[in-house]
Amino acid sequence: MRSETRIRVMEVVARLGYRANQHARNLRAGQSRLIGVFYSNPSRNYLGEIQIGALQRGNAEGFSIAFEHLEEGGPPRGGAALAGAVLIPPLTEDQALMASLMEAGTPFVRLSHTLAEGEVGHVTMDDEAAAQEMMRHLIGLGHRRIAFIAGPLSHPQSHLREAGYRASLAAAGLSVDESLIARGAFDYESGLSAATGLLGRNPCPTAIFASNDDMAAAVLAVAFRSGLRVPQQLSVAGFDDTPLASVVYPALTTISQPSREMASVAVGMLLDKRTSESPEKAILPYRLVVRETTAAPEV
Amino acid sequence: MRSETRIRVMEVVARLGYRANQHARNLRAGQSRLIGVFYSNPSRNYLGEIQIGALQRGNAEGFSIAFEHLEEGGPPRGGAALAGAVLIPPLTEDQALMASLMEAGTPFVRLSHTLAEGEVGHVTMDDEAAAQEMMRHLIGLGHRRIAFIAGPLSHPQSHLREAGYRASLAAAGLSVDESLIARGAFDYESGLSAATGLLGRNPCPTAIFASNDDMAAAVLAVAFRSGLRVPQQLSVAGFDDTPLASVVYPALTTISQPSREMASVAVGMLLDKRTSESPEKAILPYRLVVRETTAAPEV
DNA sequence: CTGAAAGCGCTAACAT
DNA sequence: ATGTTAGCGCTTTCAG
Repeated sequence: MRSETRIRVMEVVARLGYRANQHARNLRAGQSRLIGVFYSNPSRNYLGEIQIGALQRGNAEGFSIAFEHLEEGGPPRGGAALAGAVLIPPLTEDQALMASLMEAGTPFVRLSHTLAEGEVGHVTMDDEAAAQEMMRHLIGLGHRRIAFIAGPLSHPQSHLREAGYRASLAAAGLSVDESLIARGAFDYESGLSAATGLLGRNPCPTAIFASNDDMAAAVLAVAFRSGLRVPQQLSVAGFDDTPLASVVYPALTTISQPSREMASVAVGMLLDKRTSESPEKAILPYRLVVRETTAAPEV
Repeated sequence: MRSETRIRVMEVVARLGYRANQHARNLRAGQSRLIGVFYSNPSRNYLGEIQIGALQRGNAEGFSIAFEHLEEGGPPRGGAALAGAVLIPPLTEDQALMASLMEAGTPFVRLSHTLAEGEVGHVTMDDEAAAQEMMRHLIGLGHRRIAFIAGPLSHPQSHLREAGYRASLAAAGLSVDESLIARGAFDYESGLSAATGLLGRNPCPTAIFASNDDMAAAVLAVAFRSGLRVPQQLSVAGFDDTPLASVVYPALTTISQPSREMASVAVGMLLDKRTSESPEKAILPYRLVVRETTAAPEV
């Protein structure tokens, strides 16, 4: 087409306000530019990070991101036709969901350390090693009675982090005191009751390692209320390094989980699907972030 | 169709794994089941609430929600065809965006107190009255030197909340001390420097009213670091009642902004568009939530 | 280089 | 009660 003609066309396009119909394009092309992110009940702060990461990568390549809250076991929404999907824990283990996605021919990526059938790939970090690194930090500081607040059984991460806790104790020649392990639900409220129980023990633990930041923030509140100074009388550690960790006072020592990058890599895998064939696996690095809530125990 | 036939058909559908093509449906129907929520740079915690509200209402009616991060002044993504859009502050004032939406024939609802041309409706709360209620609370407690951390000029809310602060002072017969007004950006970092400046004044204010929770959390941290006990030596008030407010220690006295409901009502307006004709306006109620950070000043 | 036509998969209207 | 057809707006292919 002559450039002169092209210009004339563009003029008319502008004058008439013509806009290509996306629906027709999608139908014709047999694909949309929409990626779904499915989640059920992760910590709010964690989800926020995931969203940012997914949005950044998706938008950069001209894709929109739809976030869908799914009840576990429930069917995915048929509402929109998706170019791909990202599964956030604990939905990463939802077999029915994955079966349904495969049947619809929707490629998906999971934020999980296991490999599932049919996935384009999965992205993860080494939760167990990270938990061990935190424990080394605590033990290195001189702590011996270290309590642990585990996450819900439904989240694969819960098991890995707890395994890291136990392994570290064993490696340091310390015995595991089951009464020092409480189970929470990755939210603030459950952290409150777990911490209350743990701090009521005698002798009291000198450190509490909560397996996510929300629960660690709750430990902080309970400690303050019982007049315990942090970190002098009680060390507190979290996990995830969500924005909450640095906003709380004292700022939390935690494990920086690259949630944002994980989401961004996951979306990237979906976009690059054309290239690759066999499922990919990405293991992203974590980082121990020492802030103000951990110190050597008194006495 | 006979029910017997219907059953036979369903069987075949199941056996062949037939699934209706959404693209074709959308094209045929001339509309999608996707609603866009546009935002630029609100507080993370506030955005989280908005997302929950939008998701709840949308998903309940079988609509998906796409969140789009837009640079201010930038064009909306052409990626997906939307059934409607919700504009989050400060994008509510973006004329170019609205023009572009109107041209594309996409109905939109704004989270703003002003009425804009072409919108289906807007939903809001009375920020100024809410700020006044918080001030009455503080003044009633006996505070006279009350500092204020305002928000960024780009957010309409900033002006309203500040106006409420000033009006309350005047109503109580107190003069406005401009050196007691700092400006932040609705985030934690800016709250840190604003608080540092304010607490360095002599005489020191007995209360600081931050115009959102993130900045109020920063005030808490600065107060702790300078050895000021909250609320005995310094009262702190926030605004929004995001999840952060109750997770921080001490828990924040704040204004409960019904962000979640605002988003849900906004999505509802879009869905009910068929019914209504002239732009609607919804004003949702706020609520003063007194928690642990405010008390009568010492002396 | 420009113009015409077929077809993506669905649904609503019409004919049997 | 069932079967057929036209057309949504785009893109790709083929013909002129």
